[in-house]
Parts: sequence; structure tokens; C-alpha cells
Amino acid sequence: MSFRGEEDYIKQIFQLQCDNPSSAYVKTSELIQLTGHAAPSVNEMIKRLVSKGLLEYNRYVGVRLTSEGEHIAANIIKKHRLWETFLHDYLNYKWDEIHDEAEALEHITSDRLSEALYAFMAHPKTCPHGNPIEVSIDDQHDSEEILLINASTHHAYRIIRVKDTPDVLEYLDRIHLKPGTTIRINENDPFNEFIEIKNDDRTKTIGYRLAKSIVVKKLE
Amino acid sequence: MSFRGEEDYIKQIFQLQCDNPSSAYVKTSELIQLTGHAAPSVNEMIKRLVSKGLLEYNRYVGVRLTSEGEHIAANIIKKHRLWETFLHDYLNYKWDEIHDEAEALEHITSDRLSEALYAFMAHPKTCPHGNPIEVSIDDQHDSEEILLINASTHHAYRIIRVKDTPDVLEYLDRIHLKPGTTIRINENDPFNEFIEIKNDDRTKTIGYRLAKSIVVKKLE
DNA sequence: AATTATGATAAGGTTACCCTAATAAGGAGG
DNA sequence: CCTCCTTATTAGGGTAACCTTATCATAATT
Ligand SMILES: [Mn+2]
Ligand SMILES: [Mn+2]
Ligand SMILES: [Mn+2]
Ligand SMILES: [Mn+2]
Repeated sequence: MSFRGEEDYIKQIFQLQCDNPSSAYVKTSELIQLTGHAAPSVNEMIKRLVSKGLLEYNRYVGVRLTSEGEHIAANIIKKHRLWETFLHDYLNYKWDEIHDEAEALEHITSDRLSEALYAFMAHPKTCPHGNPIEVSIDDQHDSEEILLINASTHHAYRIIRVKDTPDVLEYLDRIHLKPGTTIRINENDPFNEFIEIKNDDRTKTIGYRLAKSIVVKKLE
Repeated sequence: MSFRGEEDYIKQIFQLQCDNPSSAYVKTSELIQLTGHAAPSVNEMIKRLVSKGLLEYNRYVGVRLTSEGEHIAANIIKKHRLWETFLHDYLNYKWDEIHDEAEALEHITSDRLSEALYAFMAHPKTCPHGNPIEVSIDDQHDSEEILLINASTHHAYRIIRVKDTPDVLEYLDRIHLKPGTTIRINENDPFNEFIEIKNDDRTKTIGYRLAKSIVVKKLE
């Protein structure tokens, strides 16, 4: 049986592995940071997951999901994003209000329910934040997709997905940027750490902190 | 904060109070029976709920919900039945498959989500088993509604609701009886403990065990 | 090589639920 | 009043997750 706590750890590890596919290992400190739990709690959980065969662990190096762990992670993430989509598209939730509900629903969703929801919504491709419903650790990196922070001046891009933290989402909502939106880079100023973009004939300035939360893809 | 275990106990106590409005108190033994937990577990939970002000307890007499306890119970039951309705009406679950999923979903459903679901389904009156979505301990007893076991020969009745245990539901499904169905009593034989009914021009025999799980209301 | 920073773990505590086995309290009948 | 049975409760234990505090082990810096 999988418990809520376990599943959240597995999910976080998966996300960290995806974010940084170069280094195969996720460091304990990253997990402490991301989960907000104390070091001994994280350590204890790592041992639990190792003993269940969901995790490999080398001390002072880090952890990595086993293929079973990966499978569980992808399954939960799918459930998470299905609920986000349902709440947003059918129950009129705003896109910054869906993550927390999904965070709880994902754990008590049977595979049966997951499939039924998926079919009910006619197999959506992505959640409202632009993240794919069906995930796999391998086919993660479409090399065309880059962080907005790395976009080049005078080129056009489409927003693919955005980081799903409430502050980011609320702000993006206010300035009318979302997955699918087309933008043009007027200027990328690494020294002053901002990017000036144009969309809807309006010019907007995006700081680097926010620009790291937006994934875009060059057009044509 | 309310936890899953607590909420299930509160709900069960509420149901027992409704089933038997004459005696105001629910005995510990009834709870042991219904929950399937060991006596000390039930005893411990009773004390927890008392200390939270959700329950009154007189030893060797039984327990009774406080008004706050009743309120919580009604709220969870509403969520339970909303999910049952959603699973049945929108996700094509059969009516004997919805209870267990709802049993888990009810606990992680915020009031916000509950209201959104309720509105999405256009404020249904009852769950697929015929139980009201909006519950209150007082307005429970429509005196016109009786158990099928007490129905009189040669009269017509409408099925109002049925007990939501999988075996009962599966059987009723096979013989095409559900809330809303109109039946006529050909014979009620207390000695042999069966009732012969007619619906859809077909005659069916219902044993008293099953007849206790069906609530009906006399027509005109 | 010595110091400092970081990372890992041990020890002990908490809360929500669950359990078994043993004991105590009430009520009915002799 | 005492015995028997039902019912209630105590005592003691377990697991999943969390915590704090203190003490290791290793890596990095000086
Ligand atoms: Mn999310
Ligand atoms: Mn979660
Ligand atoms: Mn039910
Ligand atoms: Mn439940």
C-alpha cells in the first residue's frame, strides 16, 4: 500500500530528476528544501522508500527512483494533472486555485477513477499550466523547449508551460500570459536581469525570477 | 482539523441515530459492529470525539452527537453522496461501485469543491441510491415513507431509496428495481417472510431480508 | 593539517489510528 | 450475596509521519 506522504516524496523526487536530467542523483538537501521537512524526516523517509524498493540511495551522493518508483510517480502526477484540469475546465476554478486541491485528491484516486476522469474529459493532453498529463522520465526534454530566460531578442515564442506556484500563476493571470500565448522578445537584458516582451500589442517587462518559471518554444 | 477516521465514526453515529430516532443514544456495541473495529479502538475514538466537543457520552448508555458533531456529519454525508452521484451520472460507474470511492473522496473534499460539484451537477436532490444530498437529523422522517416490509397487499408504492450495500445493489440492479420504480404489492406473507410484487408486468418475490433494505411510499 | 561547512543519523518525542489480552463494572438469575 | 455474562476500560504495543536536539562523517577551504 502507498501512503500519502510516501507518494508526495516520490513525486518530488521525480520532478527534481526531470528538472535536472544531467545529474542522475537528487541530493537530500534538495528534498529538504523542496518538501520543507526536517532533515531527519527526509532521511527516515528515504530509508522507508529504499526498503520498499522504490528508491536507490548512495549517502553523500543522493537518491534516484527505481523503475517501479518512476512508474508510481508518473501515475500520481497524471492523477494530479487530471484533477487540475477537471477543476479548472469543469468546475470553474481559477488556475492558481487548483494545485492544492489536486495535491490531496491525487492520493485517493484509484486507477479506475483516473481512467474514467480521463475519458470523461476526452483525454486532455496537458493540465491548465501546460504540463503533460502522460509523463515519462525519458521523453521529457523536447530540446526545442527552453526557459524564457534563455530566449533571444527579436524572436517569437509560444509559451508551453509555466511553474505552478500560486504567486507565479496569479501574476501571469493578471498580465494575460498562459500556455499557448505567443510573445515576441524585444529585449533580453542579462545585466539588469529582465526581459521585455510584446504580446497583444502591449509591452511587458518580465524579471528573471519569473522568466525562470516559464518554458517557451521558438516559432517557425 | 478533522481526520478521516474521526469523520467516518461521526458519520456512522449519525446514520445510527437516524435509523433509530426513538432511542437517542447509540451504544458502543453498535459502533463496534458497524465499524468492524475492536472495542478499545472504538472506546478511544469516543473519548477523542468527546474531548473535541463533537460527542456526548454516558457510559453503559451510549453516545450522541452534539450539534457541532451533527453538522460535521451532515456535511460529510453530503460530500459522499455528491461524489456517488458524480461517479454514477458522469463517469458511468455502476451504482454498486460508487460507495467505496466516495468513502475516500468525501474526506479530502473542501467545502469549496463540494459546492462547485453540487453546482456542476445542477443541484441534484438525491444520490443514485435515493438518499437525500442535503441531510438534517430532524427532517429525516417523512412519515409516509415506510420499509417495504411493512407495505400492504394490493396497494401501489414508489421506491424512494435503498440501502447502499454492494450485494443489495447488485441484486436490485438485476431485477430492475431502483428509486423511482413503481411497484404493486400482490402479497405480503409475514409467516413465510416474503413479499410478492409486480412491476413491468413481471412478478417478483422479495424476501424480508431484502425488503428491509427498501424504503417505499404509497401512491395517491 | 586544521578548520569550517555540509550532510547523515541517532535518540527521543508527538499524534492519529489501529490492535490483543487482561481487567473492571453492571445487570440478571439463583 | 454471589455467579455469569455482557459491556466497558486499562495496559501495553505497533505503524506512518512528522518534530527537535545533538552527534557523527565527509567535503571543501584555508
Ligand atoms: Mn500542480
Ligand atoms: Mn499530494
Ligand atoms: Mn454510500
Ligand atoms: Mn469515509
